[in-house]
Amino acid sequence: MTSEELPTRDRIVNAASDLFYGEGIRAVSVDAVAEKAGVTKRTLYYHFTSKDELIAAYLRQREQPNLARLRRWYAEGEGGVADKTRAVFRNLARSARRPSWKGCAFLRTSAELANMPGHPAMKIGAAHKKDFENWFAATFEAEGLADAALLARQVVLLLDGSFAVVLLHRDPAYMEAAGEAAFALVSAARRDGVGQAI
Amino acid sequence: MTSEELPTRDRIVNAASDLFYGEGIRAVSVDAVAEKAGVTKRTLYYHFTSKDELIAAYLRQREQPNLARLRRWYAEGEGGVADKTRAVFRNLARSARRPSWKGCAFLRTSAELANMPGHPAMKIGAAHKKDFENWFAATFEAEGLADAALLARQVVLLLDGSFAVVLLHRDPAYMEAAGEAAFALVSAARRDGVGQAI
DNA sequence: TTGATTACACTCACTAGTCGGTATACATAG
DNA sequence: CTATGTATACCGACTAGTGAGTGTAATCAA
Repeated sequence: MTSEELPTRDRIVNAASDLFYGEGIRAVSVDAVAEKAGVTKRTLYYHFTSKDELIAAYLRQREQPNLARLRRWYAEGEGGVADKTRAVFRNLARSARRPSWKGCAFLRTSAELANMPGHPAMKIGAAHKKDFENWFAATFEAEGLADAALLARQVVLLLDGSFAVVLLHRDPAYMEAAGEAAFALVSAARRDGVGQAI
Repeated sequence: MTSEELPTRDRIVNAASDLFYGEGIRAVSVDAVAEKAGVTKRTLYYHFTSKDELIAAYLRQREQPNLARLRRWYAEGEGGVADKTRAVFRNLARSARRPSWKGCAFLRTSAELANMPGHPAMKIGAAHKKDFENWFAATFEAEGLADAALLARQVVLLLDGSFAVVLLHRDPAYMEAAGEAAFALVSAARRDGVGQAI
C-alpha cells in the first residue's frame, strides 16, 4: 500500500478528512472512518477519545496547507496588491471546478455544528479564519493601504461568501465576481492610501 | 394552545423549522419533529412521504418571508441606493445579535447536504439565492447603475459571506464591514453610471 | 515488558420508515 | 331516515438497521 508507512494516527486523520469533507461530519460514522483507514474501531478509539476529537484533528490538519496555498496564490499573482488579491479568487475558482470540491471544510463544519458554539471544531475554525484575516491585514498594511484591517475583513467576507454561494450554485463564476469586488476595494484603498497617485 | 387552530401540516412544518434551523438537519430526528408538533410520527408520514420532503417544506416556508424582509429593510433605508443597500446589512447585523440566530437556513442546509447536489433542498436554496440576486439586479438596474448584474452578485456574495463568517465568529461587526464594502461598490457604480456626478 | 494493535461481541440509545387499525365526516342507495 | 361506502386525518406499536462508545482477551514488535 502506498500509505502503509504512515503512522496509524495519521492514516486515521487522512481517512476522516476524506470522508468528513466529502460527505459531511454527521453523515459519516466512526466505523466508516476506521474502515477507510484500514484499522479497527478499537484502534481508532485508542488514538482519539471521541468523534469530536477526531473532528478537531481533521480541521487542524487542514489549517497549515490552507494558509500555505493562500500565500502561494497571492505570491504567484502578477501585478500589484489588488491584482494579487484577485489572483487568489481566480485560483480558488479553478480549484472549485474539481468535482471533489465541496466548499470550505471550516465553514461547512461550522454550519453543521452551529448549535454547539463551544465545540472545539468551532474554535479551530474561528481561529483559522482569523489567521486568514490577519494575514491579509498584515499584507495590506505592509503595502501602506488605508484601513488595512477593514479591507482584510472585506476580502475574507468575499472569500467566504464565494465558498458558500458556489457550494449552492456550483458555479465558480461567482468567485470571479468576488475577485473583481476585492480588486475594486483594494484598488480604492490604494488610491486613498499613503502617497499613492490620484 | 396558541397554535392549536393551525392545520396539522403547518404545525409540523413549524416544528421542523424550529428544530432544523436551531439544531441542524441531520441532528434532528423525525421523531423529534413529530413530538414538537404534538403529532405522532405516523401522522407526520401521512403528510410527508420522507424526511427529505419535510426538509424541502421547511426551506420553502422560509423563502417568501426572507425576501419580504430584504425588501422592507432596503425600502426603509435612508438615502440613495448605496445607503439603502448598506441598511440591509445593518439590519442583518441587528438580527444576528439575537441568540437564536444561527445563520442562513439555506446556506447551512446546503453545507449539510453538499454531498447530494440533486437534493430538492439544494434546488430550493439555489433558486432562493437567485431570487435575491435578481431582486438586487433589477433594483440596481432601475437606478441606472453600471454593471447592475455583476454588482448584484457582489452584494449577494457579501451577504452570504456575512452569514458564514458571523456564524463562526459570532461577531455581527463583520456584517457592518460587509455593508461598508457593499456601500463602496454601489457608490463606485453610481459614479460610473448613467449621468451621475464625478 | 510495554505500547500498539486486532478480533469481536456487546450495550443502549436512537433512526427512518411501516403495519394495521380507528374516528369522523359526508356522501349516496335502499 | 337508516345503511353502506369512501375519503381524510390520525395513532400506538413495530421493524430492521445504525449510532457512538466499551470490555476483554489475544497478538505483535521493540
